Amino acid sequence: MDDLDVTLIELFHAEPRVGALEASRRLGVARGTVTARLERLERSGVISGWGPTLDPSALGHPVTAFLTLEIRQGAGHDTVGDHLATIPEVLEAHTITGPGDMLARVVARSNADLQTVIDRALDHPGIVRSSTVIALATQVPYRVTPLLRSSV
Amino acid sequence: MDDLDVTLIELFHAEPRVGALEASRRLGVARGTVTARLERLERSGVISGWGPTLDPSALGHPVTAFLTLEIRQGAGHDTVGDHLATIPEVLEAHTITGPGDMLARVVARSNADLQTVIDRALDHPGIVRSSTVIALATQVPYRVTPLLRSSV
DNA sequence: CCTCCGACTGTGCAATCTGCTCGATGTGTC
DNA sequence: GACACATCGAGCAGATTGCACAGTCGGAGG
Repeated sequence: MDDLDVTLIELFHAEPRVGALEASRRLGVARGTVTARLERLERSGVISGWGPTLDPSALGHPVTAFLTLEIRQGAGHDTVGDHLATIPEVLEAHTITGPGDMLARVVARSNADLQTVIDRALDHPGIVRSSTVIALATQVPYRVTPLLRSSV
Repeated sequence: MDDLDVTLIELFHAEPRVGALEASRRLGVARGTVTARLERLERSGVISGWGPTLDPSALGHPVTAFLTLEIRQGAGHDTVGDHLATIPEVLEAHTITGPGDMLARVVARSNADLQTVIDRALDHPGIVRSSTVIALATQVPYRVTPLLRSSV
């Protein structure tokens, strides 16, 4: 990860449509270099994919909420995780520090729909308690780019 | 969002490298249709970008934590949000329900580094209290694709 | 029932880009 | 000084893109 890598990623982040040739022109390096750098960045896992970024809001799910789940002693986190994975509205779920807890991000079509989603998420014997917070606004939208510079 | 849109997105999600021509072959539609659909999906915001997906872990920040911040009455969320936005390690931040609270996702190089990041994040007069949970494992990695089918 | 319109198809073409290869140059390491 | 490695600049065949055009089809509206 040197400066060229960062600049390269920033360029593709800003204008994903540019190809290797155009990128090489912008950065003043050879096309082969761009190709090689990208290939290396992908192999090392820094770039994990080029797929389209999807917006749940535009998909009709504008409501975001975070569930904190308390797991019953003895019940594996994995079984709860598997259960959560079957629910499309669960966008991610993590095990977190604390008394056997998990944190899950869910989306829903509306507040009414959120209730349904939560009910479905909590429908597992391993979950003994839960609390929900609803995201009202997004102050900092998800981003990783600023981290690049501090990773050089 | 009909079935073709979903299939199209799923294809590009699975194999981002395929072009419009290859995609049209796979799906058995005309190339122009693929182009038109993608253009429409981007215009409608469902597809918000094609940029490279970055992995904070591979960038040297394998530790993820969630901060819950309690904001002082009268202090705007926005000033706190602006403050958080200046910290590269803050990947996202939301206003949430509850007594004037915010939820932020941060990453760090190590647990020791996390302390530094948290200190920096909390260094704002509008923040009166905070709690931190560390993500130990990821049961459900971030995903949106499953939501597609239920959005048709 | 007929007409219009939008979406899709299939085709063609010029311009462009990609994947691949080659030899040459430059730099840091042992 | 020899060597490994990254980069450069160039070339080439093959594939893809952007664009245009005419024909087909099904639904909406008169």
